[in-house]
Amino acid sequence: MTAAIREANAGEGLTERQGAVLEQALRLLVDGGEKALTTAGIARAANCSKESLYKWFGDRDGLISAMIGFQASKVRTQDVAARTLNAESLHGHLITFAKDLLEVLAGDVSLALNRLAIGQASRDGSKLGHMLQERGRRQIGRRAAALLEAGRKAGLLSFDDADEAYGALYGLVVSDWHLKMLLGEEAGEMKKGFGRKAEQAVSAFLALYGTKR
Amino acid sequence: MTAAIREANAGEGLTERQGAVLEQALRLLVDGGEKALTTAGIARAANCSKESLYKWFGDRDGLISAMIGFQASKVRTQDVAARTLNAESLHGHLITFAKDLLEVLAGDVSLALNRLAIGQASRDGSKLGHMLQERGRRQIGRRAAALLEAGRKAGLLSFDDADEAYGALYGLVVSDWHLKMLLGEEAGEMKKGFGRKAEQAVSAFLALYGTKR
DNA sequence: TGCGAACCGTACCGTACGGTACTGATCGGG
DNA sequence: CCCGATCAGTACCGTACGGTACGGTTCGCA
Repeated sequence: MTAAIREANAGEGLTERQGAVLEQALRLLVDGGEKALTTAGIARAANCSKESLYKWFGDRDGLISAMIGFQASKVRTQDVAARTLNAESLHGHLITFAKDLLEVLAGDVSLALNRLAIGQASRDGSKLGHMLQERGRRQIGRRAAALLEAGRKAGLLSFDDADEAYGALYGLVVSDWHLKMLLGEEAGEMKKGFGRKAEQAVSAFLALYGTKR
Repeated sequence: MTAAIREANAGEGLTERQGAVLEQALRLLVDGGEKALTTAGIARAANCSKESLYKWFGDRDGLISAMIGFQASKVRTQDVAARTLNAESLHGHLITFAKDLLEVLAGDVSLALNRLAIGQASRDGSKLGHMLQERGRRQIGRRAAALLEAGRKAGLLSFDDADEAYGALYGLVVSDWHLKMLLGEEAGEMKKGFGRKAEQAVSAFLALYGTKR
């Protein structure tokens, strides 16, 4: 397999070596926060030279951008092709979506990258923030939009504004858990409640937007 | 007015001078983010010496903690004593609460302090995060809890778990707007939609937990 | 008027980081 | 067998920050 093909696999125009470096950088970020994300530290952890880092990614911001893009390229959300959608399967898909959403938001890397982007929101004109929104959030948002649209087409859901419905679903599922985790609340303790939380949220959502009586 | 009395007013054992310094520090943080929050910068902006900063607040972390406490002491949420609560006034109080919540979360200082605490969540064991939760969030949470409880007492609301109901209300009102603003989305543009957003959220909440048919 | 405490302004120190430059080693191609 | 490119490792530079020390000034108080 040539390097060119591997580059295509990474989806970001990255060498496998560069991908490995970004992997180490993400690990450093997860373990030690932004403070630990120094060029010297990355070079040491990845067994590469600082000069190579700057040649590959330009500067520190470029490296961070590459980290976000790299992580986003690894998370691929498969669209649920719901041909035969009944009330029960819709309920199940919503539950799955809710659990997945909570799992993603509670993930180490997701939390670390969100913390990093939020911390730099004032300095860089929210470039990282927009990138995180576009590459991460929008993916799962599209999956939800497709699911909701399928539910409406099947006559199981009723709403005028899909964004509004999605906002309600998101809010019911996530509430303030994401912020609490970003602020440092131990995520491990909370994960146990994800299942019940997801079911409650989906029940409430269906009570609001479901058509079955 | 003696210094002791002013200290009591600040609610944090702070001199008025120290309060003025914290005010300048908050302004620096809002304008320039964490990067701008340097001891030299604060001393320059507040016309005081670095030595005084360290004498008063110990070190940089102590100063940041004092900033959070100082800001929290300025935000006092008045409890709505709802003696005569009917469906209409409850609806109005909920709308007011929702708007207030969105306004608070979209405030410059709130966003800046949340960004700061989130950025330091990995380093300091989430000390700032807990402080922000305890001093900020819990205040408005208590106000909401009182309102919901009053609604239930009046037979206008029906729920078993008050926390669950509050979580639903919070999620419906805030959805992912808070995170988007933390990531740098321009808050000014979004504020125009707060009114409609609050009404939608309250309607949904009442559809879920209201008793009137 | 003289004393002491508080404090401003500034100079200073050690450290750590971002970024650059240099050296030597590895490796693929002619 | 040699040439050029790539890269690891390290040394280096400028800067900026946290924290400390010191001289000079103000102000309350005896």
